Parts: sequence; structure tokens; C-alpha cells
Amino acid sequence: MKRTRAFIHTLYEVPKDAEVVSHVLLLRGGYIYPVAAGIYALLPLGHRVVENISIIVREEMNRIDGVELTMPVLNPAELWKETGRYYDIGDELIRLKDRKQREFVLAMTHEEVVTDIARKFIRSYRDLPFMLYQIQTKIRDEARPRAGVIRLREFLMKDAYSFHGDFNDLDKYYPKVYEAYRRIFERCGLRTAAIEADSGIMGGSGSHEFMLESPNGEDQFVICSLCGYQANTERAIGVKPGVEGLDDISSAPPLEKVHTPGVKTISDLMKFFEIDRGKFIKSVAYLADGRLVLAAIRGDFEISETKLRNRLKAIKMEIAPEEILIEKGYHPGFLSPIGINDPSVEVLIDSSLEYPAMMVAGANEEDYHYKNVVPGRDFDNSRTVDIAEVREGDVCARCGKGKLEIRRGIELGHTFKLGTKYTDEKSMNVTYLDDQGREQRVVMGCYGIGIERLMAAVVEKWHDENGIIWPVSVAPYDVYLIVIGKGESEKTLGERLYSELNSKFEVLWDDRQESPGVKFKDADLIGIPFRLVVSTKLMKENAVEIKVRQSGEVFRCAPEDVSARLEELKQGMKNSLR
RNA sequence: CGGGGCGUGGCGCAGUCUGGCUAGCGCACCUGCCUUGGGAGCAGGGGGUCGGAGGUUCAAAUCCUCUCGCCCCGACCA
Repeated sequence: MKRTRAFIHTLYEVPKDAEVVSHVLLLRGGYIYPVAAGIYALLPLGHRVVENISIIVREEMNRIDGVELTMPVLNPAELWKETGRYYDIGDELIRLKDRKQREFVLAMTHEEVVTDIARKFIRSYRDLPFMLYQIQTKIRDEARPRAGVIRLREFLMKDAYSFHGDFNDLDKYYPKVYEAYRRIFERCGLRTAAIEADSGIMGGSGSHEFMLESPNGEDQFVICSLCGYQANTERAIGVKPGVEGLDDISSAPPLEKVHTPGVKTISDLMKFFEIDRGKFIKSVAYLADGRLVLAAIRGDFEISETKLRNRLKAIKMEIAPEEILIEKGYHPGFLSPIGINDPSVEVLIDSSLEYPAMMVAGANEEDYHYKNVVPGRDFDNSRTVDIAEVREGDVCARCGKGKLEIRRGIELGHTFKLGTKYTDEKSMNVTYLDDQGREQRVVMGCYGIGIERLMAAVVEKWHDENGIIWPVSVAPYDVYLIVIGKGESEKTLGERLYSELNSKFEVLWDDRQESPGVKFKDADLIGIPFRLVVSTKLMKENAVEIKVRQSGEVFRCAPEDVSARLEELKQGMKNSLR
């Protein structure tokens, strides 16, 4: 391709709306064009990268017996009502009506459609297992799109769905997907951490997120440096150290009510009582799908709303509005699990309150707290749960020794063992007859990769101050050809190399009337793996020059050897991506 | 949804507080000359009505009201 025809428009200056490095470089390099918040066009260069990524994804999906298909973005609302997601998902799901006032949604994933297709055709155990996938547009009306192409409202996703005769078969297949994901990211030049994840509203029994560690990531996960335990902070469990406690509960002084006018927060209490954060019991009331829930945790921990929501299996959860509490006779700021025997209130005690200690808690009475509170004596702590946010430095719950570190990452892929969430009789009811002629329920898994986000992640990982450094596997072109010198002989040699190399490589010839400096800068910015230079000087020595973008190495060789040399270099770089 | 910031030729910005000459600068773009190993030089030139609407005023990019859009932090996130 000649540069003058390739519709490549690079920017010298950093667009003012871009802060994240991948956003800046993809805009400057002419890869993407913003159309609206969280909605981008892929310009020709970006399109080529996405195509290359898609090829890798297809190869790996096909390798684990995936079959590609295409499903529609516009979905009838009925399907989504059938699974309940029409009601469970908020404004993120775009709902609309057609000319006949029939209700539709714009699909944010395709469980509904794929399951509908599957149930139409699955009759016998002989039809199972299988895996269907597509690379297709997803629409999500994100509250806050961000970081260029990392969090979009319209994006391409490789979504895959596997169907099995039983959980056993899913468990056998799941690791294959896991390995395929690893390979996909590695072939794109990325090393990911596969972490235990929260499965959110998708439901199911197991879930992993593939994270690229990055300062521009929006997700947090923990890693144990000792045993290698990795998990999303929404799920991670840390050992909760005890506080200075009591040896013998029976020797503890009785509860004592203290007048604490207007003292509501933990920091107010710390000042009032002059004791540590960890000696207080923090109680927060939530409204979960209409139920009132009181969650209690030690003051030096924070409640993880995700863990709490999962524990309650709640779809919608919010901090209980004050009016509701007051109406029911509770006092925000002075809540505690002590003396609550209202059957309409569910009390959850975090495991940080397992330790016997003398603590301070609300008295469930306006302007009063209790001191000398002993968990287990003054309220039931025989059944505790983990609803605490993990903290940096907490001890790893798996090995019991290592310290947990919190890292930031970009979520590139997510795999779920869905189980029967969508095939259940309360959902879409998908069954088959086993070899005994008995009806059995189909078991599912689903697996997603964000394609543009993967492109952005590659840039986050592979760039320098001059621009992008594409791995050969995804680069939009292999070779950036620059001819220096105005003479006919330079031009002729350029033509010759261009047409010769074109049969084996994707060559971008910068044929613009520009100074060499401009072309060098653009070659670096766009990030093509190899730069090939023909110049007057080099021709005197019967040589051309190859510069490797990634390493900066420069090789000279005779024009007739270029093709072989490039092939060798490219193959070497490809091999290093496995 | 809460908080903050920004909208002025294609891009980056100044001008706005304190209304007033023809709205300015750099880059990009066009023409000519010159130049070809890291975003060259000289000369000439084209292009904006200041996000939008309404208002105040003799006079509005500038003041007021409403509104739209974009970015960042947070909440949310299949």
C-alpha cells in the first residue's frame, strides 16, 4: 500500500481530550476516530489491527472446537424477559420499540439468543457438547465510558458459549478455554494474570478474569507473592488479624450505655472514646431487593458491597434510606446488631467479629452507644460471613503466610461457568434426553474478550516515547518503506523492493513528498515492526537498511537479500510470542 | 447519578476576570523557489463568527439565563 492512498492521518499534537497512553497514541497514529462519548470509528489502520487480532482469536477458538456464527444485535425483548435480565439490568441495556411498538433491546451479550438457538436444536445427548462463538458488536450504555477505547459503549466482543450434558463435562472443557485465552493474549504480546473473579449478575459457579497489569487499569486485584493466589478484590479473601482481645469472656464487665450525642462516624467515635478503629463495630443498613439487611463489621475493615450482594443473592442493593430506618424505629449512626429481634431485618456479621474483645457499638437508640460490647456474648456471632473488602498487606487466606498486594489491571477476558442459569426451567428451559432416555438439563459456559480493549492493552504494554511498538502478530503492516533521495535510481530500487516484498509482507510505502525526518517520525509513531530505508548513500554501498522498531537494531544488507532477512527477523519475533 | 474541568479555523492554544479597533499565534493545508538521514527554509495565500438558543447593552468570544457536547475523579459495570 502506498501511503498517499492509505488514508493514514497522523497528528503531531496530543489531542486535549486524551490522557491515557493508548488513547493518545491510537488517536495520534490515526487508528481511531471519536464519534461520540465511548463510540469510535476504527480508521483503516485500526481496522487492520482489529482484523489481525480477530484472526488470532478465531484460530484459537477453532482449535478448541469452537464454531463461528453471527447473531443479531437487535433482540426481541421477550427473550430478555424470559431470562429476567430485561428487569434485572438497569439503564445499561438499551431498550427500544419498532414501528409497530414491539419492544426490542440492543444486545449487550448473547446468552438469550444463543440459548434460544441451542434449545431449538438440542434433542439428544448426541448433540452435545458444542461451542458457538462470534466476533460482533455489543451495545452497553455505560454510565461512564473512559480511557479511549478501553471502556466503550459500542464495541466488538468475541463471545463464546459452550453447551454440555453435565457439570462434569463443563469442568473438563473449561480449562481448554482458559488455555486458549492464555494463548490468544500471549500471541498478542501480553502476559495476563488469570484471577478468580466475581461472576456478578451473570451468575454461575466459577469465573476467571484475564488481567493485564497496568497503571491505567480500572480493575483491582490482589496477588499473594508467596503462593501465587490471585483474585479480584471483589472476591479476594484475606486473613483478618485479631485485635487485642480477652482471654476469658466471663471476666468481661457488663454492657454499659454511654451518652454520645451526635457522635456517628467511626472517626468521631475514635475521638470520643480515644480508642483504635479496630475496637468499634461498624453497622450499616442496606435495602436489598426490598429486604432490610444490617451488616456489621469491625471498624478497621470496609464492607464489600459486592460480597454482600452475592451473599444475599440480591439483584438491587443500596444503602437503606434514612426514612425507612426511622420509620422502623432505627437510628442511623447508632445502629448495631445488639438486641435486634425484628424478623424483618436480616443481620449479617462479618468474620472480623469472631474474636472475643471488648468493643464499642451503637445502642440502637438515638445518641447512645454501648461500651464493653463482647461479640458472642452481646450478640450472636456463631455464624459469620466474609463481607469485608480485602486490604493491602492482609495475610493470604490460601497459604496463610504471604501478604496480599493490590494491583491495577485491564480486564481483557472473562470466563464463566454459567451452569444452568439460562437453561433452568425458570429461565429458558433447555433439556435433552440422555442415553437412558431420561430428560437432563443442559449446562453452559460463556467466555468473552473485548477486541478494541485488547488492541488498546497491547498499546499500553508496547510503546515508547516515540509511539506504538506493535508485536508482529497484530501490526497493521509489516514493513514501512522509506526512499531518501530524489534520484531516479533510488525511486527505481524502491519500486522494485516494494513489488517484490508485497507478495510476502504487508508493505506500507511512504511515497509522500516529505522530508526524511517526517517519515521517520511517522514510522515510529504508527509503530510498524520493520522500517526499510533506501537512500543515495546506502546505494553507493549496494545496501539497504532494516531497522527493528522494537529493539532499535539496525541491519544492512544487499537489496536482493532483504526479503530473506525480513522473513527471518519476522519469524524470530513471532516465535518469541509463544 | 454526584464532584471537577473544558468548548475560539483541521490540531494545539491566547484573548473572557476588567465588554469596544479588521478575533490572534504555532502547527497543518494551498502556490512558488529551495531542500532530502530524524517533524527544514524563504515568499505569497485560503480557511473560523467564538458549541447552541435567548437576554442585557450604543456595542458581546467576553456579562446573565437556559441548553448541548467532550474529558477527568467517584458511584455503577453482563
